[in-house]
Amino acid sequence: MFSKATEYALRATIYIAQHTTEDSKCRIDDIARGIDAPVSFTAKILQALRKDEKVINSISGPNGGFYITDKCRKKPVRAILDAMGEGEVLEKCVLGLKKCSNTSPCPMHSDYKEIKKKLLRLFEDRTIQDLADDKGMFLKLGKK
Amino acid sequence: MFSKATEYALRATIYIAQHTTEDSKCRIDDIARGIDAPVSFTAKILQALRKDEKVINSISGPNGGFYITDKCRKKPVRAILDAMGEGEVLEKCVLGLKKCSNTSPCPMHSDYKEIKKKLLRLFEDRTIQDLADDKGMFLKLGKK
DNA sequence: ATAATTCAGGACAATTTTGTCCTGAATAGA
DNA sequence: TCTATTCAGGACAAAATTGTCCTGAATTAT
Repeated sequence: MFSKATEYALRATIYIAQHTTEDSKCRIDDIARGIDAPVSFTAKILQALRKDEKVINSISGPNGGFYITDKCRKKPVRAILDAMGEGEVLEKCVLGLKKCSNTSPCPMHSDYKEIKKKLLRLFEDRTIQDLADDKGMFLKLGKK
Repeated sequence: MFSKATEYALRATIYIAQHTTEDSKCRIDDIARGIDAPVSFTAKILQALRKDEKVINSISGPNGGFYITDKCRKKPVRAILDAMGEGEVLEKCVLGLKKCSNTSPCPMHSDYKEIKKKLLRLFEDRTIQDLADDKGMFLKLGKK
């Protein structure tokens, strides 16, 4: 569904929302270990999340690291996708047709439209904090 | 959602189902033009669809080309995904977690599960022929 | 001021995906 | 049989994605 980079971004954001406050931040290597992702690649992804769309924050130096503000916690999960440049995935045609639309539908359009609508709602209604709160019985972000 | 190769595969299969019978086949370059895909890359994809899982057929020589049998027309659209090695896409975790399951769910699992179920149904219930039959008002497979 | 810690950001490398090209095999018709 | 047509399949190339590494800047404490 999403690129690896975006999967890591989703996991990292959840991790950060679960493990930090504005006072107690966490370092890249903790995050990377916590989500089973390569450290340097994670660094690059966290930079993207920190940029304009600003999903997370960071500060350098001792006791520095990444954290997420209360304001950002309230953002929809979709903000992560947008920051990674994959927001469009939720809207494009299954067959990859540029001009597929209600007035010019591909053979899968009408059925797939309903699914996209649900997907969009999933990513737009739920906030980052919602995901962090949802600590099910097992909530291991790692592979194992 | 899917790779470009798989998008082309879906488009190509629909194209073939709409434009050929076992008597009148069509050539790679017609197919490629009809679905707005590069010719040589399309050739490679059509080979994959022709292989074991056999979604389509072909014969060489003059008046040769690609076609699809009645039997293959009845296969679910999912057969195309499987032939392209992307069947798994419909089942994996949004966060990319290997061990995400009902007993060990990620924070998106329960919501996303319902969407995957609908996606699966979409690709398993509808046949290739269904797609070929669905000639809406506008059914242009090309980009424009 | 200096040293230690931690992120920022760019250059680089590996891998995968996407795409091209060429030779050979199969088929049909003259 | 000979030629023209069309697919088969592998080698190769380009581009995108994924991943690594290094230098520098910011911050903290001494």
